[in-house]
Amino acid sequence: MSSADPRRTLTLRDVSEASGVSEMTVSRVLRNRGDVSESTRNRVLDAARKLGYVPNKIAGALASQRVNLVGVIIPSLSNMVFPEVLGGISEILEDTGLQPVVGVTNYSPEREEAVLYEMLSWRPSGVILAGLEHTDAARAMLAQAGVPVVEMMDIDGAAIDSAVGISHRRAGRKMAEAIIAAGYRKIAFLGTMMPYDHRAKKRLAGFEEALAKAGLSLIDQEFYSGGSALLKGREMTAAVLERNPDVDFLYYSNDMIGAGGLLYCLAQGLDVPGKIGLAGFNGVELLDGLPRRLATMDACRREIGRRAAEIISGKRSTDQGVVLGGEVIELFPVLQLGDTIRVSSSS
Amino acid sequence: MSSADPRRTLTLRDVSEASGVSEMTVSRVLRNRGDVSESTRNRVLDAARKLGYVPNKIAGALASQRVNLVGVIIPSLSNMVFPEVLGGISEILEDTGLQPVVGVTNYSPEREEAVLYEMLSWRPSGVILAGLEHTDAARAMLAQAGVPVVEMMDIDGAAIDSAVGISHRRAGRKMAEAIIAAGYRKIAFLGTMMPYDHRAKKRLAGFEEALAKAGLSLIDQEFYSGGSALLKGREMTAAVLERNPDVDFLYYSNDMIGAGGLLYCLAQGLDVPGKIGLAGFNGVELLDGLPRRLATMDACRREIGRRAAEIISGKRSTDQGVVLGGEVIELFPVLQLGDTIRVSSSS
DNA sequence: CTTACGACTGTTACCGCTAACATAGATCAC
DNA sequence: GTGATCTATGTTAGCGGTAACAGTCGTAAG
Repeated sequence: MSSADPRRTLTLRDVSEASGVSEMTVSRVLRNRGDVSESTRNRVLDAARKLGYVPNKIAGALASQRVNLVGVIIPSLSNMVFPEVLGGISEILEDTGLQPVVGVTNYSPEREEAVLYEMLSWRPSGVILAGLEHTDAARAMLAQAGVPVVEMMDIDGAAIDSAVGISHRRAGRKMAEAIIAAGYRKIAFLGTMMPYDHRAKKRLAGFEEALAKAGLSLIDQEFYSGGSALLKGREMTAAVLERNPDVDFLYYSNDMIGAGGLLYCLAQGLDVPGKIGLAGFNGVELLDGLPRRLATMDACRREIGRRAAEIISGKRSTDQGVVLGGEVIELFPVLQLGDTIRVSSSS
Repeated sequence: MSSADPRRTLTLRDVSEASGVSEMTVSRVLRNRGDVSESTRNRVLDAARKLGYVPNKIAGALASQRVNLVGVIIPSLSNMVFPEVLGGISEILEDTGLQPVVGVTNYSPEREEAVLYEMLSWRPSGVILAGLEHTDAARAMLAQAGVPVVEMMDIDGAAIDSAVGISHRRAGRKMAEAIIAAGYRKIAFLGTMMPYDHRAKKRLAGFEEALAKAGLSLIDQEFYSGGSALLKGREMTAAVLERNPDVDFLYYSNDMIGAGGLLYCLAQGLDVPGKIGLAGFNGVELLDGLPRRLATMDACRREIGRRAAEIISGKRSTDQGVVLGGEVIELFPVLQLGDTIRVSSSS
């Protein structure tokens, strides 16, 4: 029928011609906005379906100045914690018409800045990112963007707009207190070497703070980067035990290396938690399948995602272009003793 | 200075006024296109930086009819295999100016269709999705889209355009052959219940096919869904062993449940691989940290992502609007016997 | 019968940017 | 000196939709 190139991509005009109404009416039907008679609606819908028309959101967004995208920027996909946060975000966004768009930074501030720039250039309705530490340029962009911004996972610091997370400093402190209360005294820390894992750093700071208050300090530390975390956990644990045969507690910066350490200790026939205790961080699902439950602290990952998404979807910039003030939500991680911290102390 | 609302979002015009040249020249500078004198360039760049201008890609894309986005649609983020594929995709796309946009379907064909529709409405330069099975509507959209489409992970079936992956049927067959050759005879299968995990289904089909050829058949099957895969692996293994104390091989549909099963068998003091053998699928990094290496088959995940991205970035629709024909790339997974299949058979 | 109003559809003017073409000097060969 | 060729910049006309407003009927109210 139509003499045009059949492979050219369709526009509203094609649907409008096919159904004999104006483009505007087609637009209204497709967006369910405004009054359109039942018969017209059906005619348009039929034509659109028959042609296989897919609306062009680029044009739509430009004209309406509205974009249903939310930028989500996270450091990594490969450690199970961020996918879970994403799950929480998606869950809430699902019935708001908003759509998350994910960017990954690999823990690099420069990449974060680049990803953010790219995202803002699509004029999203909001931005969610991990952590409070960003380059100056990134902070400036976020402050200028004119859309709600949520920094998540961490609240130990100053937020640009809103923030949802836990205090990692406090988490580290709590864990240290529990360990000390259980009577452990020769404590080592095993963690990632990544210079930009600020949250792990804060946990360690809080941990050492609590140790100091009890007159203790770490007797050893071991760091890694890259590779299979489970394997690294084994290797680091072996190294620490060799250097310090009398160590009585191993605090890991994440559950994965903690799990590796646990498997190693069990294989060595060590008395866990009697002679040596272990603890990780995050509360990952994987721990459920281990021979023994590793002590950990749930990081409220899903809940953090949910709250962040709620803030984004709830916030509205007013007609004045002013965005309502940000809020900071602190969540409290629960300490799970598991089977790797002995129950009552001698002292 | 400028009397306009300072919170209004900036446009090219703002930069143009601030630097005293036309919008077109600013546009040229910001995109590095066309000849612009060094002095003008610097003036514009300065102004843009000072104002904190972020280009509006929505307008740019509409005007230029070019979008630097590639839609990537995967079933899940929570099992480590797709993040790795994404890694391969990003690696290649990084220096092409193309940007992946990820959508997750949770193994639901309807969600896949919805996610695809949403993505196509942003007119991406290409689409990468997992598997060959899609709703009719989804296939129609992809065929109509006028951009390169790559279906990845699987090649047992008909591709819409291009495809990169392995033959899961063959993978299952190979594993069965190796198991039979090692002398195991009472073989059970443990896997996911998801009705839409077509690839696991194909592996099982190939597996049973090879068993049949050897005059064997599965003596038991066990399925699960949801929860911690590691834990499910333990539980399913316990169930199978209880029902069939004489089973001598456990074939798992993925490494995670396989790992759980392995931990369980070791904890029970079973003779692995002497009395009972185990195998998984995927070749996930986590296996490196286990007390014993689980037999598995590497699914070429990163390589699949790379190849898919290469196809997308290399392909160009000609001026005729015709897209060059699709290609199908088969990759061959490597069988890794590990420590859970005994080396030489008695027969 | 007129006025008013609601239901439905169309017209117009952009959204912010870029392709394509136009223009103004400057340089250059002959 | 004249036209050809560059280089550097500006002008115009959309890209494919949508907001806002402007009709056009048919009908209820006065």
